[in-house]
Amino acid sequence: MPDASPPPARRPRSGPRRDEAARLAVLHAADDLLVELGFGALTVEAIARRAGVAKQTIYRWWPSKGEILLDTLVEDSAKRLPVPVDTPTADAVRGYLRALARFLADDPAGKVLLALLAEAQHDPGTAERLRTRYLAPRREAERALLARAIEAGAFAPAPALGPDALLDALTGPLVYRALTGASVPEDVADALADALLGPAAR
Amino acid sequence: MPDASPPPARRPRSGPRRDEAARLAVLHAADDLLVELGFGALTVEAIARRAGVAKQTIYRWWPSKGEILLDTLVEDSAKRLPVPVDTPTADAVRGYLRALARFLADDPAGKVLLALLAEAQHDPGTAERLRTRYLAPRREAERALLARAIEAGAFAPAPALGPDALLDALTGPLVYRALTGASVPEDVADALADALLGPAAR
Amino acid sequence: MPDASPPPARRPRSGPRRDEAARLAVLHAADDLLVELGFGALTVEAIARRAGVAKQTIYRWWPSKGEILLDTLVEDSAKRLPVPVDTPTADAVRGYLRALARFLADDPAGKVLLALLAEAQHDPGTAERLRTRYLAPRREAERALLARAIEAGAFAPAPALGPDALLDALTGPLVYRALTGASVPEDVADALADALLGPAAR
Amino acid sequence: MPDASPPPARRPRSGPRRDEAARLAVLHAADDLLVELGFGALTVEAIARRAGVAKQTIYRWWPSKGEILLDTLVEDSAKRLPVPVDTPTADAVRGYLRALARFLADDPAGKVLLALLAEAQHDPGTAERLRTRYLAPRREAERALLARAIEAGAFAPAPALGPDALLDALTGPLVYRALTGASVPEDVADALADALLGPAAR
DNA sequence: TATTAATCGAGACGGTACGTCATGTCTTTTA
DNA sequence: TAAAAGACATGACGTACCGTCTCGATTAATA
Repeated sequence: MPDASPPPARRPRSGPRRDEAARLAVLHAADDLLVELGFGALTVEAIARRAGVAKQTIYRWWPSKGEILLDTLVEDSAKRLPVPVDTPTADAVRGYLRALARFLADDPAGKVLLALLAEAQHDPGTAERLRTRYLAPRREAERALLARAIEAGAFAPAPALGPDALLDALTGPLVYRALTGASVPEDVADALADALLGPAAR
Repeated sequence: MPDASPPPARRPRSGPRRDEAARLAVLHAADDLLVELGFGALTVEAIARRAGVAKQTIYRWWPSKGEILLDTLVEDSAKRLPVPVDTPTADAVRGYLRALARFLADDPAGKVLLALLAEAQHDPGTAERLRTRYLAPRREAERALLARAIEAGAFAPAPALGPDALLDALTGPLVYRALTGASVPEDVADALADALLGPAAR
Repeated sequence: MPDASPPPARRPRSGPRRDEAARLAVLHAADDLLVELGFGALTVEAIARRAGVAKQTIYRWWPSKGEILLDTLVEDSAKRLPVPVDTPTADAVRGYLRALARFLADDPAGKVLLALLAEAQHDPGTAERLRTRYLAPRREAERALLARAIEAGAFAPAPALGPDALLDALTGPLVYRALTGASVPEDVADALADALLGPAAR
Repeated sequence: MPDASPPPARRPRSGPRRDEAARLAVLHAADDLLVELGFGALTVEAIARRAGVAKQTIYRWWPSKGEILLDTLVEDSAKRLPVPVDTPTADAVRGYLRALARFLADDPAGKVLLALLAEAQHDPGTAERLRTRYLAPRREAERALLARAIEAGAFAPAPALGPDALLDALTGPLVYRALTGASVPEDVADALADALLGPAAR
């Protein structure tokens, strides 16, 4: 009667845990390389070199370099481009759109978003993860913001567009301009709000 | 008796001219590979293999694989997504936007456009050439169409948006939806036109 | 009590060491290709293919394909064409010359020597390394053999030729015959010894 | 009834004959490239470029670049290293050996001979043609010279070596020294003659 | 306090694609 | 019809990354 004794399935863990310093070094190295040298220079080897980290350490924790960028994007845009869910006013909505314009035009993390949108065209895995971890949650928050602002009477939105299409109509042009290398001034954000959400009832 | 002066003694070239069959084989091979296997499989070696052409022949005529895609995009969208410059009516504008939605959703050349927009984020050269050879001329035609339609009283456009911003507001959301993997139904095109150009004054 | 001092704390390397199996596979593949298909088929790609090895592995360890051949030559001729330094007799010298004739005529490694002599005419680097790693050490051993044989009275060598010129006179004709596609019978080796070292005073 | 008139069967030639200027340009370009840049730079493309000649012109007249070198070697060494067949004296023989040493050490055509010997190791066709067009005829003349010199009592050659082996013994060491990058002083030629043809009976 | 197991830097490995070069054949135009 | 020009299919060059792997050394929790 072997193995009857209790020492059960799990033996939780021993050994060192994940090295936070290495994690940050990789994230920063990826960010820096993207901004300094462009996406072409963003190879796993280059990140490992720059971060002073072994390649294996990267492959152990990230399934692809897209996922590294996604980590930086999620962390950075939570900090620097929050959706103002708690203040569903017209000003908050307009302010968010302006912040998005600035994010795309100036913030390094904006470049990361563009790079990930690009990479998503080439790799379905990246597309899926970008949607799941970034686009969908953010869209959810944006939708909530807008719904509560409309409910509060801040806007009289155009009737023809549903909530999602409306948000695409507000944010899509900003992203499109950034993707095509055009400038993304804050006025454009304002003008879009005026045209689509009703004349500045602020 | 025109051209009486003697032909000016030029001796331009001898030797064989560019092989049109090879050019087309490359273009089609690139297109097919992109649609069938995705951008990841779109290597110069694979194009050459599929086209039955030597790599050197590709490098002789195209500076990068982006330029190959650009050639197919320019040729295909001249055929399948013409800007109706000669009929500046409300219907023509709405029809063009619907055609753009279909182009992005269904046409293989739509995939090429998305791939090039993506590649442009990674490579400044591709960005520049995409702008020069595709985006700028098309935008020029679109601008002309819209101007003449407004002049003819077909629309009463929103005041806050200039011509370029207006076109970004009309086409940007469609492209953005395609880039994020969302569907691009023709209704969205209609709704955008309604919202931004004034309620269907047709 | 030697080595009382503590081992000097060196930490040479971690990670995987050089793969001996890969090294031998490359050496044998090069050898085989040269013998079976001739020098023209001896490309780095073909060696890699035949050895089941990545090209990069070859470039990691050998600066050129000449160096690969040199490795096989050094190892093979240490085994199959040793200089009999320990028995400085007339018989040993004559036997060595006969062995050289056989080596050039029949041994695959003889073909390697001829190929390297040829390659050395085309590439100064190969010339230098062939001299340093093969010709010079071998010549040194030959010189020692001959000197001790003469000292022991085994020969009364021709006066006009110094040691090096004498060895060139003995071995040069054999190599030259091999290079020009002539046969290299052992008699020629004997006849050279007779003519240059004095009539078989053994 | 056509062609009844005398102009008989053969139609000798029409169109331009072989362009002698192009032939010489190719020969000189090959020679120059070999001396200036080494064998590695001696490609058909480079020869054509340097000679200002189309590649096809080279392929039309020479089966390989070895044949080009062979043409220059045959022409140059007929001029600069003639076998003194008409004066079968000891001095003539010794002079010829000294001239061979100088040819190998200093003459550009000597480099061509070494390059061809090398190329012959890699390519059987070159080997065959080198033998047929250069080595064999020259050896024939050398043999005749030596035979007549011996007949005239100029030498009492070593008995063990037949005529061919004797010539290999005289010339082989000189070529071998040149191939291994050693110097080829004229003394060596003299010493070989002394050792193999009997003590300077001049 | 030893054992044990996971992490880490390093880097070798089999691959694939890169962009360049030379090969030898061919086609077009000029002389 | 020879020659210059040069496009073409082929295939090797040497380099860069890919993602996997193995090596020792290090570092925690477990026993």
